[in-house]
Amino acid sequence: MRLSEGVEWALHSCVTLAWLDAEAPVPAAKIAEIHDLPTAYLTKQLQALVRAGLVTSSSGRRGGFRLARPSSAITVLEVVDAIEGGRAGIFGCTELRQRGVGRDAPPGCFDAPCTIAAVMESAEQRWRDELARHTLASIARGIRTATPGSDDATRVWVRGRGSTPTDTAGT
Amino acid sequence: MRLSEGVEWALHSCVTLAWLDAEAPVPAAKIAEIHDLPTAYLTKQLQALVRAGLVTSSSGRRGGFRLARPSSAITVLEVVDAIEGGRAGIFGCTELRQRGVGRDAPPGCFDAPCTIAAVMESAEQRWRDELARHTLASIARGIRTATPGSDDATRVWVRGRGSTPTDTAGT
DNA sequence: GAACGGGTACTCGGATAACTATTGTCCGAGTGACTGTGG
DNA sequence: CCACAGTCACTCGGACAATAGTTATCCGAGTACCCGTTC
Repeated sequence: MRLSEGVEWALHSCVTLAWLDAEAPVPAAKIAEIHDLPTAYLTKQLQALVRAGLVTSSSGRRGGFRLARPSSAITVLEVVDAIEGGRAGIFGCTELRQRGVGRDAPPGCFDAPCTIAAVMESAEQRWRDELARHTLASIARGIRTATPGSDDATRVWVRGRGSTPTDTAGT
Repeated sequence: MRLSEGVEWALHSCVTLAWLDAEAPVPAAKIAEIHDLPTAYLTKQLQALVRAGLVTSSSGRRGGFRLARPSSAITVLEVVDAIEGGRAGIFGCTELRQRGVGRDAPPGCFDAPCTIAAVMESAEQRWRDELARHTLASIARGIRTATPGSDDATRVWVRGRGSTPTDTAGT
């Protein structure tokens, strides 16, 4: 019962994209370098985001990833679901009540959903509701409040280490 | 990101104990038979509940498991935490923000908790709050409402298949 | 008849394998940009 | 000077291992009960 580590990576990557993609698509290698992560595995997570329609990818020399929608229109829940594969639920009810002694019960007893499953479902819904209340934009705002200028720092850092041939050739 | 199947087993087992333990300790083999589960692995889950102090175990011929407290004083959250090992949280923040580009940030920038982690924490808290609102007693009540007489049926079924030597010898 | 001791069967408990899901890595297909040539 | 085709380097994407966590199983230690014996 632990959330995949890819969720954390994806969320940070999305925030980074929200700060950078106004300029140009950001390649996975660049995002990986920003967060000091293995490029290949991060690519895997980004692909999941593409499949979920949250980011778009472009190939070729100046290719990379960018958000498919404004950051204010992407919720944390969507990112979590994208990485986790949109699982049906945290708690998988196997209808245990209908096994063993439950087999002797008269028909119709199990029309109502399992009480235990209902409780777990309810709790999960609270969790999802809270995740849906936050968007990439609100998170980005929170980070800027906590550490002002972090977005500019990222942009400057990326441009400073930028590997655009025209820049290096312009000396 | 899926809850261990043992959680479902433990919750059903606890409800069963709530119905049966007024009479005598219930051996793991009996609980397993009630739910048609592998005895050995169910024992493992019950041991986790013992370690968490939710149920007590007694060895010997008439040994078994019983609830350590009234069913109204055991929350679903406690059972979940007992099985899941009382993990720190669903989302493990690895302080990704302090790696890569974050290394260039001035000190003191990271005094405030990570915004992303805070959101996940908040969502998890909602989840835990909801789980804490329900007790074994409330679940047992819900099951009785959905399928009246299920507790009696369980008791009768257990006694009917009871393997107490005195009963079988009394024919 | 009552008390006591030994044997027995039953219980939990922890140590030990099989399996699944997650994590990590690699190489190939595709694409857009740059360069050199011809008009 | 401009248009065009070829080449190249860089990108994503999916296929392929290593690892950790979960699931499943077994056998041993301990305990309370039952029975036979003795007082």
